[in-house]
Amino acid sequence: MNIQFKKGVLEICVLSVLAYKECYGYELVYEISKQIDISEGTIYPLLRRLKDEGFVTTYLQESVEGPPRKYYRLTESGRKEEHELKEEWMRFTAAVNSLLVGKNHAAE
Amino acid sequence: MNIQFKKGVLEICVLSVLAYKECYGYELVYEISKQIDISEGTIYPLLRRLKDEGFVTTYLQESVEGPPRKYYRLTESGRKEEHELKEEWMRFTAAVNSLLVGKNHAAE
DNA sequence: GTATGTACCTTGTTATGCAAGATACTGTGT
DNA sequence: ACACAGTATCTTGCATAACAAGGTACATAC
Repeated sequence: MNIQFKKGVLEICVLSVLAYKECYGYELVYEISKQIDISEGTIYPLLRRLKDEGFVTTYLQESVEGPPRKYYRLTESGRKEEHELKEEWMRFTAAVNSLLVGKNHAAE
Repeated sequence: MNIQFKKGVLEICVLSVLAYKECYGYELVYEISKQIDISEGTIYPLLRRLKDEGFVTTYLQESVEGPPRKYYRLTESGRKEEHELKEEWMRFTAAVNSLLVGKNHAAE
């Protein structure tokens, strides 16, 4: 899988999954991995960034299966960001696709 | 426009435009800019990379409007790359979109 | 001769993802 | 008691690609 494609996109994926349900980091890796390869070395720094920017809050919860889990919950600002990023993603892919099919050329 | 989204994608855009017609660098900026913001500082290093990797060949042609133009032509390998990258892009966006609409969740 | 448009290129900065590793808790097998 | 696998967190150093800002040079118009 092309690593470059993921740049900036994993952030929307995380926000989008969190918009559906609160998750802990390890769980997010599992959820997103169903569709896109993602590693832990990516998700944890990304989650820290989202917290620093105020898009998520966290809380700890004990687990019977291992160490405590750090859950992530979207803030209002996070929901807004999720919505805006998604719209931007849609606009962007539409623009790219129109280039890829050569729509902008006259005799095509 | 989110710069990160473009990572790796501009390469397909360039290959895709070149698959339709041979262009010089400045012209590629103009063509792609119809859909996506792109600057010259991006296109020239990208074109050099494509040449180094054997995806394009170049030839000079004089212009009456300014300095000589360096045209880029896809090689066979370049056509193959264009096709494969495009397929990968389609698979990737489909995967992302399925995450964004929450298709992978049961009760949704 | 100065400005504008065309056309090429390079350097340094920035952002993000990843591999590889470290840490630590729980349960299972020997 | 000990090792191992699974769960769960985090950090460090590297690679990549886009961009801003600049430089060079040709042609034309004023």
